[in-house]
Amino acid sequence: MNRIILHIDFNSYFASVEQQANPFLRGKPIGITGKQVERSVITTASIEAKALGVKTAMSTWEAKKICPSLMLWPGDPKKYAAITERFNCILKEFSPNVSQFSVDESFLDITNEAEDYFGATCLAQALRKRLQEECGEHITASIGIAPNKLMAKLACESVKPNGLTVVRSEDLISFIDTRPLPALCGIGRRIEARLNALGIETFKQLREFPLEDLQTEFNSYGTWLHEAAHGRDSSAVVSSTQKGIRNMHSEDVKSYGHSYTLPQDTYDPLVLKRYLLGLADKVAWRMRRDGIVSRRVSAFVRFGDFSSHGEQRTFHAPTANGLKLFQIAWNIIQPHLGYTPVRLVGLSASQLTQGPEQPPLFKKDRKILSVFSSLDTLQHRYGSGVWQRASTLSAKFKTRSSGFHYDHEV
DNA sequence: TCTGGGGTCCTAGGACCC
DNA sequence: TCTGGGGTCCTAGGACCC
Repeated sequence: MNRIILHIDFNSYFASVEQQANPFLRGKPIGITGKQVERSVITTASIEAKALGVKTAMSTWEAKKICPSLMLWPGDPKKYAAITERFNCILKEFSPNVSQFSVDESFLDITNEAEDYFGATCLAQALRKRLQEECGEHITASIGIAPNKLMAKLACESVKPNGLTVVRSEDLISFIDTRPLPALCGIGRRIEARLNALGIETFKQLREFPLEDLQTEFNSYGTWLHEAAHGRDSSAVVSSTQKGIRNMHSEDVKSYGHSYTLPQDTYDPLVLKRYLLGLADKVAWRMRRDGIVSRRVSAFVRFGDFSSHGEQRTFHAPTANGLKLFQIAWNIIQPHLGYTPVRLVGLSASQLTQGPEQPPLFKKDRKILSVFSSLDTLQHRYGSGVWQRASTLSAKFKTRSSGFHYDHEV
C-alpha cells in the first residue's frame, strides 16, 4: 500500500520564537547565535535577515559585515526545546505516528488519517491552522507531503518559507528532476563534489549512472543514492509517542554530549578543568534522568588555531557519575595542552545501556551517590542550574580554597 | 580578524578469541 | 616452520544532518 508521509519544518525557528515572544524584534533582521555572541555563528537567521544575505553557519563577524543592521541574539536552546514539546503534542492530535527529526522538524505518517492526497492536503491545512492558534502568527511552518520521508522532506524544502507542497507517486520523478543535488538530505558538499567528478550534476544523470559504478565509488551509500534518485525510501516513521520528549532519548539515543566555547582562549588548566567538569556533570545528569549509564567517553579540545584533538576511551564498569566522566576526559585532554591556547572543550558519553549504576564498594562513595540522588531530585523539580560544584564557580569565588581538588569534592 | 552546539552513521585497521 | 577463517571489540577519522 502506498504510504502518505508529511514533513513539517518550522521556518527560521529560533528567530521566530524570539520574534513571537518579543514584539520589538518583529520585522527586524535578527540572528540567533551561540552563547559567546562575538565568537559564534548564526544558528538561525530571521526571514528579514535572510533577505539581506545572512545565512546559517556564518560567523557573526561575517554576518555583521554583510548586514550591519543585524541584531545578534544569543539563543536559548532549553526554551526552544520546551516549545517543540508543545508542538509535538499538537502533531500527535493529527497522527499517532510522529517522529521528531530535529528541534524544528518532524515526520508524520498520515496514511490512515488522510486516505488520499486530497485528504492529506486538508489535514495539512488544518494542522497549520491549529499551530497558528496555539503558537501565534509569527511562528510559521512549511509542509511537504509525499509517499516517503525522503521525498516529503525534499518537497518541504522546495517551498520555504510557509509553503505546502504535495508530490504524488506518479509525479515523483518529474519533481525530483526540478531539484538540485544538494537539496537532498544526504548530499552534502563532499558527496556533491564527488558526484560532480563522476560527471553527475543532476538527479536524472544520477538515475542513469550505472549502479555498479556508484557502488564502487560510494559502497553501500551508492545504493542509497541510486534509490534516492528514483524517489525511493522505505524507512518507517518510528513513533516516539511512548517515550515523551523528556524521555524520548532513553530508548534509542546513542550519545549524550556537550561542548563549550570559552569566553577567551586559554592555557590555564584550572579554567579548563572547571568547564570540563561542568560539562561532565551536565552529561551525567541527563543520563541519570533517563536511567542510562555509559561505558565510553570521548573528550576533545579545539585550539585557538582551530586544530582539534579528541580521543575515545572505553571502560568496563558503566557509569553516570559526572566526576568519573570528568576524570577520564581530563586524562584524554591533559597530555595535549600547553602549546596552543584552547578555544573549546567538549565531552560526550556513548555505549549506553539502561539501568542504574552498580552501587559503589566503599561507604564514602555510596554517601556521595546519595547526595547526587538528592541533587537530582532538586534538579528535576527546579530545573538544571539549581546546583553547581564549588569548583566550577569562576575563579574569584575560590581564591580562598586550596586549589582544585577534583577527586575530593562532592 | 574568522568558524556553535547538538547529534547520527559508516569504514578501515588492529587486537584478540575460537 | 608456517600461518585459515570467522567473529567481536576497540579506536580513529570522515561524512552527513539540523
